[in-house]
Amino acid sequence: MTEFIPSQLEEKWQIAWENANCFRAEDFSKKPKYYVLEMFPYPSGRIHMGHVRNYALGDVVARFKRAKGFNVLHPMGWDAFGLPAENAAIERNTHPAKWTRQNIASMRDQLKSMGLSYDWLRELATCEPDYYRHEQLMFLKFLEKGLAYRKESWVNWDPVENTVLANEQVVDGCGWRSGVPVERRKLSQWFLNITRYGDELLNSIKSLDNWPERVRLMQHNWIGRSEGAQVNFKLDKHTGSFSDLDVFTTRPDTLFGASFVAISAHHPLASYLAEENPELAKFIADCDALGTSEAAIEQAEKRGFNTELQVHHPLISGKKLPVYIANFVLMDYGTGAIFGCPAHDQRDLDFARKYNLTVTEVVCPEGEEAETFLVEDVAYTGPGTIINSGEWNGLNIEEAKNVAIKEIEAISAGTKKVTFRLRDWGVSRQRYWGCPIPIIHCSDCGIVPVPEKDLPVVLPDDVEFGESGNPLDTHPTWKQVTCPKCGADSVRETDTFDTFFESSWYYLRFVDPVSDKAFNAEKAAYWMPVDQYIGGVEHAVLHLLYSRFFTRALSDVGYLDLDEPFAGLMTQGMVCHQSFKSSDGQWLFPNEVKKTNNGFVSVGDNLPVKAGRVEKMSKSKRNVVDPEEIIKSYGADTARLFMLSDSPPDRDLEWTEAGVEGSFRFISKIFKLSSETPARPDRNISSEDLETFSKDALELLKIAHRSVKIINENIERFAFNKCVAQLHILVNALSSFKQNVEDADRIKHHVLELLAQMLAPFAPHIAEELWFNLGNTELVSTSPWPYVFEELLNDDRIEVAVQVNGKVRVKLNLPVDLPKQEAEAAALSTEEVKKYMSGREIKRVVVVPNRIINVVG
RNA sequence: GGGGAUAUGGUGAAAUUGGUAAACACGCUGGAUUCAAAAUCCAGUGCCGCAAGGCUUCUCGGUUCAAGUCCGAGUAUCCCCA
Repeated sequence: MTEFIPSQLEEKWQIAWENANCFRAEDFSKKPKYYVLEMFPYPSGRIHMGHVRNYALGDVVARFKRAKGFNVLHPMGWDAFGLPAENAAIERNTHPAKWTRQNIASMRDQLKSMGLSYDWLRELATCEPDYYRHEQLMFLKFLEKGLAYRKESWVNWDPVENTVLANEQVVDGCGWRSGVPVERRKLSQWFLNITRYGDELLNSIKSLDNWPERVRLMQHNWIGRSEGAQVNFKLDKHTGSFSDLDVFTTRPDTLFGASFVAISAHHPLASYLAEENPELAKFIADCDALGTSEAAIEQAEKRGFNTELQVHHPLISGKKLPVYIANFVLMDYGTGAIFGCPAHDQRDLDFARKYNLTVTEVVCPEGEEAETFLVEDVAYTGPGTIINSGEWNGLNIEEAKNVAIKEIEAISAGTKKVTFRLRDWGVSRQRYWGCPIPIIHCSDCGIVPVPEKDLPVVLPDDVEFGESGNPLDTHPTWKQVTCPKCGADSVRETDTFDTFFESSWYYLRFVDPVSDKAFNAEKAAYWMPVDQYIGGVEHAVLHLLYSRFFTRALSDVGYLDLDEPFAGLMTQGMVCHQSFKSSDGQWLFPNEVKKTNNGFVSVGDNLPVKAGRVEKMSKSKRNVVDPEEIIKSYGADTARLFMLSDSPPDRDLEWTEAGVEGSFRFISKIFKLSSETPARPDRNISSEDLETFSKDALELLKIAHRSVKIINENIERFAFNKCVAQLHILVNALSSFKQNVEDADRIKHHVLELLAQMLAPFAPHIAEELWFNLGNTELVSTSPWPYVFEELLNDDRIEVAVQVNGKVRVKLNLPVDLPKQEAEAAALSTEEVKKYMSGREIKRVVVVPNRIINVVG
């Protein structure tokens, strides 16, 4: 037997696949199509274990579906724009394009070493003009249709870096790099009108049957549709151009409990008042210091500024409410103004107590008396009966909401209104390494789209990454252009798109990656939707929602005809590892730690090491294992098999050295089998032969054919861990199969072929090796899924458990489908039943055919 | 604070509809092989108990001939939103 050197064996078969072009997806085919897609990676330079898991999962599906006769599209590409490239440019003085392309090259090599069945001819990188030119045109089409528009919006501003920060770059209210508090600033930015599809995106969540329930729920909550009313409050005196305030509420039923009105610090009225009032200006500046994230705003202390203005209550004549400017009212949600009903909203109650405002109870819970019910420190938000509200008294909340809306509509003081938590998608980023927004700003013509013939607007190569600002903005000539309309000197838009823009349509580009157009509509009609999409649950909301929106928007501007891009979704769990800390508090890599009888110690100096939690692999905690090293020493098959064994795909997986060794042992065992294969027999086994075989031979054949059925079913439902368990069972049966029966080699050859075919989606390299050594000239990767001998699936006898009063006492081997009376008789005649029933009377015997007999007494 | 998920041996986990709990694997123990080790092979391994036997799916209660699975209450951990 030759030595098992995984890297050599694997490379051999990777070359064979490449030469055979066997993973090419054909556009249009008589076979049914199947599109399986894994979320494409950001090219950071090295793959991590999360990638290995993601792509191992996808490859099982791709290879299995191919074997089942589908025309499979399984592509891979690069989500290549993004901030890390710019950080690298600053830190190492390399150009983002060069850095990104180098990273792609090395990651492509790493992925190829995994032996994944991609159609590499369809590879794409979103940073190439050939890709991003199409989304510039998409943007212009959106602009024509009013799906893209420009408005002022607040951003997180880092005053040291002189740059805009994304929410995730704001840590505890401070810039992640500078460490100084971020400020809110207003900038003119481009938005996509995703809220136009709010109802549609919400309603069709129902149709996504093959999505995980929790992802559907997260999308539902994120869209956050709420029904309520917009209520108009008249100011008691004209203030500038303001005579009234529009307020959004989901609780019009509590209108009689209103004790104040609060407006956002960014409400136009607030800005107007601040012009004359330095104290208020300072208050607004303090609010800005909070940043833009909802979480930060929620956690901050509730503060208000009394404007001294008052509004009239629309339903209670003569009643006036004070107007506050409050730091917890968001300008982006509803109308940027609320009315406060302290008795039935905790935030309003905290605010009212702080500023000594009245608290009027207007909803009385069941079991309380309207006269005596009082809210102390906890607002009452539950169901109940309306009180202290004039004619509404006695109604329940839902009735009161309807009555309230009717009443305010009748007196023209407001209307019913639906609001979404979902906001329009701000796509402008003040960065270099992204897709340029194809717009020109002309002082005469205003905003002018770049004419289609001038696309793409290409990023300039000669850029400086200085300390501050956007390199596109500071570039000496790039933004200087003439206006396409009037010919006057104008400037380009120097913002680029959010990188979610690229990932919102890449799955469409894969259907036709070299087209002059974004993609050919017929090819999209053929391949779309993606049948199975696989990726991390961290994209459950944004990426998936943006993609759903994009598919609709592109359909509306004529690119295709489709609503939902992803018919099936599988979200994988995280890859975890135990973390370690040295005695002086430094995180340690797993290979710097070894286990001894006295716990963990460091490798070099044997100092004790503190073992931490098992948690998601992350560079900061150093609890990472490099896939490349694992693949080098154990092979891709081992790494893939480990990822698929034990843990179900949607659950977190703990990477352990012992587990890897286990998978390696299994692969080595297959290698041993493949180097001792019996010669190809003259005649294949057919179902007519079965009668002639010995009991042992039939037993092995039964296990093998049942395995085909079990593995088939379990791949379909993503229970890959059970597939691996079944592979173990089959290999164990093969090892214990006695060679001394007649036709032993012929049977063994047959079973080994089945094994190779079943193994192929999980550990494709060793499966090819085995398949080849069995005398096949075609690849196992192109062989169809094996045919099952149905007659081997059923036994004629079966073990049935006999219970006495619910406790198993004996097991009987009975013929399958034995009539109930006979089964009962067999059970009652056993020694065990007699023993446990002695002195008792049989009250009842429950017989479940082929499963269980329960004697009750 | 709101919403959701999960809870089964020393460990990762199995258990299609309520019907033999713990498949498969890791680890551990013993044995074979070896000068020795690794690798490999064989046997054992839920817990208590010498045994007979009893107990066991986070806790408590319920429905049922029968509950890991269904219902009610609670606890813990994780995730999302806040």
